[in-house]
Amino acid sequence: MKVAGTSAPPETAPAASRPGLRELKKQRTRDLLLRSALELFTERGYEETTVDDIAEAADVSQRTFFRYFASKEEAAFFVSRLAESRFVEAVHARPPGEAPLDALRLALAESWDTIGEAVEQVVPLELHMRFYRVIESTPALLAAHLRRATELEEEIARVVAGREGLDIDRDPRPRVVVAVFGAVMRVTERIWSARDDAGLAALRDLTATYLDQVTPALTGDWRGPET
Amino acid sequence: MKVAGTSAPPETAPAASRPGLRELKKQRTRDLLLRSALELFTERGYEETTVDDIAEAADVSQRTFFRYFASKEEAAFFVSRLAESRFVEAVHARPPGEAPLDALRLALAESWDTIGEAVEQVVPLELHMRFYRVIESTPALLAAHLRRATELEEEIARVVAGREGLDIDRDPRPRVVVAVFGAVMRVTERIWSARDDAGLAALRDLTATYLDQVTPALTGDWRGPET
DNA sequence: AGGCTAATGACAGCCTCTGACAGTTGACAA
DNA sequence: TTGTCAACTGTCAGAGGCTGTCATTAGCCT
Repeated sequence: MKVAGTSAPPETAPAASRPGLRELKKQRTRDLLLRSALELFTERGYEETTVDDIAEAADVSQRTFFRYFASKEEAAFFVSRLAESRFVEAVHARPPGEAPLDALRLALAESWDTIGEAVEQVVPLELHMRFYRVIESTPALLAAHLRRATELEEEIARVVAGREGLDIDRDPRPRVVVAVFGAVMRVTERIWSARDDAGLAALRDLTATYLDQVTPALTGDWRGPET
Repeated sequence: MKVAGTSAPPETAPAASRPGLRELKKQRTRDLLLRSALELFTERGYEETTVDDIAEAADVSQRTFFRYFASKEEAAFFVSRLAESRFVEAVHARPPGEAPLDALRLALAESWDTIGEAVEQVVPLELHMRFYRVIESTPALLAAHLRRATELEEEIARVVAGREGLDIDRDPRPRVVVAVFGAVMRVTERIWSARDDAGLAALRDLTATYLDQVTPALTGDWRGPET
């Protein structure tokens, strides 16, 4: 189970953060709790899984679970949180010349891979994607998901306002564009989760397609189908 | 405590649905629970109010509360539900020629009064508006609010799809427009709830203003401020 | 008036989450 | 190596949301 060096040379690690046995154990317990939780959630359902079940599957007490995660819900969204932060970084990295909606669309397009990597470091990507469908079909989880999405949008709206040199408290447009972007994302997730093919690639393609349709859907004429 | 006539002439009531003493009592208990709940929520906070508190304020047992409302949350949103159904009716009543976004905007504009009336029949409108601010500042309530908004959007999207003669499962545009509309509504609510003037009139004006800015915010140039 | 049924209250119990206390184990210095 | 300190953990007790059960009450109907 040991991973670090033979005896105990803490100065060999880079100046970054130097794991330490205790830290390693903690991280392993956390990841184990996370995996146990997501597996149970996807197999038997979120509501049907008690915290005691998760704790037992990870061989810790219920009390310990709550020391790692403030709530059952927080455990459920821990991985999503990782993914989202990657997207935020990508938005930050966009060149300032682009129109806001374009910047968001392109940031998303180029962060899919980074997101996949981040997820894989904690739980199998496939498990995460399967759990995403559980979110959509579980009212309590969907509610939490939407609230978290709103918070994320607020954060991104500030970034957009900064890019455009606008005061977010005086000009509503940054929030409006981001809200529109988020709305399309949610519609996409919903449709994706109802499909048979619920892989990452399918979600990526759907998202790209729908984002391209925002402007025409709002302004253009509605004559003629366009699956 | 008695309210009805002296002895018992049930045939005096209109043919509509003939209340009956039992029905009346039920409705009064429900309204009392609703008022007690909203008052406690606004005075001391949602999380700080227990179901026992509400039941006690309405002089019923906790068990009875749960027979009227499936959850504390359901009680919190009961009045909002009334308001929303009025809006849906207004959308239905819009002439078929209008562009979807216009239909939504106009339906909203003309349903404010009806909404006010519907609310007043259960609790004071002012109490409802005050509670709306509690929703925005209480994570658990905000989450529930957003989930409910999503369900409402799905319903409206079907209406829009019907108006335009589109298959909602083959054309994403109805959902997209409605999602955009809903997104703007939520941004408006949020900004409104953070203001000092949180009356109904202020919300109505803010909504009208923001909805007019959707299209320019997405397509137009972003040069020049426009509070 | 008397029977029928809906509505209520009074437990008992499950689940999420928290505080308190004590036991265990890694980290670090003597 | 050993002892001390701090972090991590388990156990216990309890609050609050929510549900099932059962006896009692109260409206309704003949």
